[in-house]
Amino acid sequence: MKINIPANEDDLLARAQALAGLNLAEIAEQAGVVVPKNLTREKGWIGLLLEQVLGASAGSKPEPDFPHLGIELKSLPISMQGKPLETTFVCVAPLTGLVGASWKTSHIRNKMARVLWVPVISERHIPIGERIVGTPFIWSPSPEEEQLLALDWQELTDMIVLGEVENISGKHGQVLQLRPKAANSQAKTQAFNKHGQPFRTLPRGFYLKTSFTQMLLRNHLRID
DNA sequence: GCGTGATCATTT
DNA sequence: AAATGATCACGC
Repeated sequence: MKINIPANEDDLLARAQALAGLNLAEIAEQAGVVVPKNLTREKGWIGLLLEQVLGASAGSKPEPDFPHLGIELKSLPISMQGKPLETTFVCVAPLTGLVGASWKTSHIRNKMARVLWVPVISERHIPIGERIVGTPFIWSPSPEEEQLLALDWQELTDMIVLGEVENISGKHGQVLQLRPKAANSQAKTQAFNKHGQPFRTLPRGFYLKTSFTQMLLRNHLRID
């Protein structure tokens, strides 16, 4: 069941915009999937549902959701006032092989190059099936936005290269953070300490802060 | 364990 | 209330 692959960007956007105003129960029925009672054990359910109904290539491959279009799909939980309710996970953060790495060739820059944002009014008191899809839009970073991302990426990457990954907290970065991204706090991956010696530490991921995604919403949807 | 999809839940 | 750290599911 892998029909419905969008032919081009306009097709994809039109298809996403056709979901605006629908609730997740209606979309789930369309996709033939059951709506969970809560997301505690299915945290990625909404994102996977949207991938399915929009014809994204399934799987956990480290490439855009729509490889032929170079577009990444991101669902964005928002309040009824249009404010992001969560940070946005972008990708895992490499902790090794970073000597000589540059923003321009980074995995995260490639992922953020073109994104289809699909806001979903997702306040926790609203039953999953009754949550409504907002107005989707396709975005690429403006020069200013890319500069903000690049600055944070450089700061965080510098700390990692200097062996200070364990001194990085969610407080670092203006628009981009480095936070745990793992099955649990016992998970381990290799990194290097400040003496250049390898050691095992918690895997991390890059996340966009809500202030940044809120700015995107305002710029593209004129929401206050 | 890694990378995909994220939100949960505790701390500030 | 917002932000940070912890966690859940799935296919390799």
